[in-house]
Amino acid sequence: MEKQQKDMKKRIQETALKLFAKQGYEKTSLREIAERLDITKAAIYYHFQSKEDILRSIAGDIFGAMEELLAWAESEPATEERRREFLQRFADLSFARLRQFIPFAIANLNLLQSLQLPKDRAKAPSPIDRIRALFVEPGSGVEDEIRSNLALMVVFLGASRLGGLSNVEAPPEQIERIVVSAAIGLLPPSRRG
Amino acid sequence: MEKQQKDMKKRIQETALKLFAKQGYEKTSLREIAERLDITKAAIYYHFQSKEDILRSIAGDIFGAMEELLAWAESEPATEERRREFLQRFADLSFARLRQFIPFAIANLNLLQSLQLPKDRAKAPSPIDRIRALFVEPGSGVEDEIRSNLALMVVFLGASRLGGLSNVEAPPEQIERIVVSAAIGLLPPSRRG
Amino acid sequence: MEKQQKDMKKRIQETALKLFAKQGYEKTSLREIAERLDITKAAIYYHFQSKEDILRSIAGDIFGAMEELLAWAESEPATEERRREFLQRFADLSFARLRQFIPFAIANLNLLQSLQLPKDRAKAPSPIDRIRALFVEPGSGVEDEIRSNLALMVVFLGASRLGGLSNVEAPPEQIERIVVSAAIGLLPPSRRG
Amino acid sequence: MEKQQKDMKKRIQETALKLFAKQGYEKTSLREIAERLDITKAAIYYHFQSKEDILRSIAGDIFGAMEELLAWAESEPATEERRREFLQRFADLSFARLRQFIPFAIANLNLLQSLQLPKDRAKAPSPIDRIRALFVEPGSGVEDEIRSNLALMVVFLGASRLGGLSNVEAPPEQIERIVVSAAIGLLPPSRRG
DNA sequence: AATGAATGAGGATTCATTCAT
DNA sequence: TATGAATGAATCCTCATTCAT
Repeated sequence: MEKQQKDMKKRIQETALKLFAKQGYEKTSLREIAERLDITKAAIYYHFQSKEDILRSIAGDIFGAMEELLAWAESEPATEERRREFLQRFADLSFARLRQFIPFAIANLNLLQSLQLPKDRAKAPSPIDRIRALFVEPGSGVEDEIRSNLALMVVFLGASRLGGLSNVEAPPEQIERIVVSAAIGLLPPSRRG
Repeated sequence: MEKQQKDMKKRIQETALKLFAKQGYEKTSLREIAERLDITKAAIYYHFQSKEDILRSIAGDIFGAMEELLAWAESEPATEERRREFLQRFADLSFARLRQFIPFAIANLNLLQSLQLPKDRAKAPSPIDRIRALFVEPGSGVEDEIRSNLALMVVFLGASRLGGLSNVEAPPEQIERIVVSAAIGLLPPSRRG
Repeated sequence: MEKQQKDMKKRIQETALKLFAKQGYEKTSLREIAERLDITKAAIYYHFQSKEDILRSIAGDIFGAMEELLAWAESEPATEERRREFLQRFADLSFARLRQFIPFAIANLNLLQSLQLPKDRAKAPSPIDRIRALFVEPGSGVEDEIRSNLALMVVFLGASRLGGLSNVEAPPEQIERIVVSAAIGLLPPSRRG
Repeated sequence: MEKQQKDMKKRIQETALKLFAKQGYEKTSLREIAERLDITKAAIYYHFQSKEDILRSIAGDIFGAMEELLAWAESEPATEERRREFLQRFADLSFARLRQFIPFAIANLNLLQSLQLPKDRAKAPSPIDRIRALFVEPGSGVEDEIRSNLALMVVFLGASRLGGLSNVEAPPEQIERIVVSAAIGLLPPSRRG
């Protein structure tokens, strides 16, 4: 048998994410996922406790990667350099591993936020709050805050190919370069130099 | 009867949009809409032919406003000035009338694209293509295209308060000003002067 | 049309009770109920919110009758006479209206107890406690309590034809007479006369 | 392996009976039983052929004890004394070994009756019929029959703590004594003396 | 301008059971 | 003496939709 195919569990996650991203979480039925994998719905339930559990497991992986990135950033001194480096790494992560996940995340922000994460993360500050803390210093104004947010969203959007971006024909590396530089350009002026 | 309350039809649209935006199109059932309005599901079917028809009617209104804006832009000469003015008007429209609609639109891009629009609009170039045409001149490179797209998305996002923006406390006019200037800053460098 | 058949709602209740009694609540599926009535499962959901809701509505009717009986008993002075009269009325009720319900109730005591009753009854003493209060005076011993309980159960069982009783061939009135006299015989000796 | 813990088979039976009695046969899933024992569902299938088979094995034990009791009774001459002694032994059995089983049996009479018993018992007269024969002589009337039945049910109920009996606080021996004397009091009058 | 009653298709989920290892 | 992975059938329930009134 030699495990000729990846763990069923992994395959379910992948198929689910693909479908969730394409047509939305609600519109994707377990039947559909099962059919694609040529297994039964019940087989899915052997590996996951519920539909939401599939989602949770996917999100968990990604939040894990994000966690790493944040841990790194928070261990660095809060220089301008760090902000740029963070944007760059965030872009690397987004372009490399989150392509599929981001459109889904954007289309399902509420859903993701309502997801009960495994215990310990329950009361910690949300990733979004921690990211904000990286960019917004106490005392910096509304403008700084908004621009930082937009910078991050631009990276996110760039990676997801949303908006008109799905039609742009160019190698991902080039797109990433352009997007990152646009994002850096959005950072609060006073911070750029 | 004296029309003592707004047209039921309008009220259905409004309630539907509110719910679609908050919890998604799929997750919103006609029962829920009907209950909020204290009418029966069947009553909804008196006013609309289907659930999708409600959505179409909402999107139609908005696409109408967009159509106007595009018509204006396309009648102007293609100067740098036009681009900025367009961004500004686009922002005005977004902040004033699309607040509710945008998060919904972002979360349901596929759905909206699959929407059969009333006849004549079927084959015309999509709004997105027309907007692109406003910003991207033949011969301008990938960078121009991406930056223009990002600029528009930034306005969109700013209006929708997505990402961390929902926490920013500031009057909408201020937010709009900041967002527009950020968006203009994103426009291809060669175009700014 | 002339309403040639009883309210669908009533018919569902009746069919459900019949099946619940015969084969148990869990083992009775809505499909089965629907098939017997030649309607769809969804039609049941038009009339009831859930399977449990059907049960609740049935139990509600019966608890209502019981409530009346208890209200009467509690308004009478606590004489020996009242106890006998209560047993008799309880038997009348049981034999006349609860035949179907009792076997079901016995087989599903836990279920019925777990049933959330409509608000106001939530914290009031349970019917069982109130019945006990009718029979057991403070200070009366364990024996009195047990015998009273048994007396009531005997009426209950008699009405339900449980045990070997289903094979007895005799008119219900005769059975009731015998059962009631047996029940009265069970009452604590000191109380009998 | 040294049998360091009771036979798994026994443990499954015990756990199953406990759950069957508490929540009903249908509502108890093999998963639940397995989880309690910290084994897999499949392990249960190693010991039993089916869910029903577990039940059969439990009931078999109990029917075995009942069989013994009946065999004894049928070998005695049909005196009044025998009836009382039978009631007493029946009570001993019920209080000592059937506590758990009785509520379950009452809640699942139909189920138990439908149980295919191992071969030879298939066509023999049912225990219930044999008990009846102990109490009801040919020619005795309806009243005798009903009273005998009620007497047996009272013992049964007493042992099961059904009805309001679960609240009575007294040592089991005392309860048994009271119940048995109540049951004897129920026997047909002509038989008592 | 609306309702009451119903339907058919499909949703997520659970279950008893099987079988190769 | 068990387990891991899976299945098929059934469960309760919800939905968009219809139609006679």
